[in-house]
Amino acid sequence: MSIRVAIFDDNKNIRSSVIMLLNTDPDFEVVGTFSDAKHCVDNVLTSRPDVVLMDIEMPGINGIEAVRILTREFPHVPILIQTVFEDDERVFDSICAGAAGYLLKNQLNSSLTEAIKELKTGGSPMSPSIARKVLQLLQSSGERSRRKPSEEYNLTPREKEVLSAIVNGLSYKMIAYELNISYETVRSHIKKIYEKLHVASLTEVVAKAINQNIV
Amino acid sequence: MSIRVAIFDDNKNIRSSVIMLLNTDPDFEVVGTFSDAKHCVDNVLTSRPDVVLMDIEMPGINGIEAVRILTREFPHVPILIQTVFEDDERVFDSICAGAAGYLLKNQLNSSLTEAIKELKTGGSPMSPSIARKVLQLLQSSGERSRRKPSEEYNLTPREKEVLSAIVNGLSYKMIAYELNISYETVRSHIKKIYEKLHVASLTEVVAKAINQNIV
DNA sequence: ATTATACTCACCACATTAGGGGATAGCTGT
DNA sequence: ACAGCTATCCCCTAATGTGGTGAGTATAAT
Repeated sequence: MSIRVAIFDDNKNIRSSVIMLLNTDPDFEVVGTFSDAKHCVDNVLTSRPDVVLMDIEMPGINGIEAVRILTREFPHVPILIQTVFEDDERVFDSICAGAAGYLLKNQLNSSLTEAIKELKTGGSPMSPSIARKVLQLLQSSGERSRRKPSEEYNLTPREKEVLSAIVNGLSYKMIAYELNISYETVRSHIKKIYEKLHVASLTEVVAKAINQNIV
Repeated sequence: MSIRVAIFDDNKNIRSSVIMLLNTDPDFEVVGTFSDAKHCVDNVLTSRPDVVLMDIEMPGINGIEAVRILTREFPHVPILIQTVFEDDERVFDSICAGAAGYLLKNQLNSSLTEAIKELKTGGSPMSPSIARKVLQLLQSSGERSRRKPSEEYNLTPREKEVLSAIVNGLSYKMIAYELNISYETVRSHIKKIYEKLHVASLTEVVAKAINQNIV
């Protein structure tokens, strides 16, 4: 059974050249070509593609927004971005919008058919330079978010509980109630936490705790 | 000029089969094979490879740790992970450690030479399923870290200034001093902020501000 | 001209937190 | 047995934050 492909691209030449390329291969069937994404949901609904090819720069709704919409409506239809842009911003936005692949147009012909097949089998085809960029983005985002408790601050388990409660916005009284200890004990713990984190107010504690995710 | 390749893998059979594979292609030159990463820095220093192939499970230092070390010492030598693991944890760690590519071993032969060439030209070869996983990781990390001011909360510029000051741990008095307004005005702004963020305490404000990075 | 919004300031009453003490009991490791 | 740490509790004073109410000015929008 052939792979049903829908194409969104405002450039007529590109549309027809992609169609031609795919028609030479019996594995593919172009079930829809659209010059903008204004009615992308309806378009996908009626043409029922297995995969979608999406341009970024289009009149009206841009491709990234369309990806966002389509992945929400049709989570099982992988979308391949095909564009000339390779700035971090757009690459990142596309991925976050839910794109399953990202191909640069300058090397479209050479690998498009292969990429679509890969998409269909659960892969994520990317142009080499895009792949590198994606890894770098992941690295930088990873350094931030899961930086180990580099400085552990030597918080005791109990202190961490209290800290966590504070970050969740509980007052001392509520914490005392939650942990089944007295108000004064909560205060003691918090004093210790202040010392250990080298801060002098609740807001600083919260900020530090979140930023260095000690919680 | 051929591509100089160093191999780290504790499995003798894999080492020799990779060597054999690469030797059939004049584009490659295997300049070092090592059964563990204990002396990886020295190994790379003396063998001077253009790219490194790295296994994950190895005695002593594991491959991910080795990647971390090597990318710090030799930022310009791309490292290709080749392993049987494809759990999120290890994939993510490898990428964050600085790996430039990630190939599953079950499809090694078919694409290894191609992958190494891609590495050398700035690409990041990944097995299809890994690529998909990487995109998903980036999506999920992206949703957290740069969620747009999806709900802007309609904070006025002044309120944002105050908010930012709070998050930095300043007290009302200090904020008043910094912004050259009275203590009472600071309080007014903060009351508004409470309303707009639907919270009822400073700590909640800080937590919400940081988590949805309104600051 | 009227409405709306942002920014400013003030007063009161009450609740909570900060910062300084000091104290007891249990557990760990030496 | 002792030192060191954790966890628990208590008191007091001063400072800060919370909640409610009201109000003046300037600026922009309708």
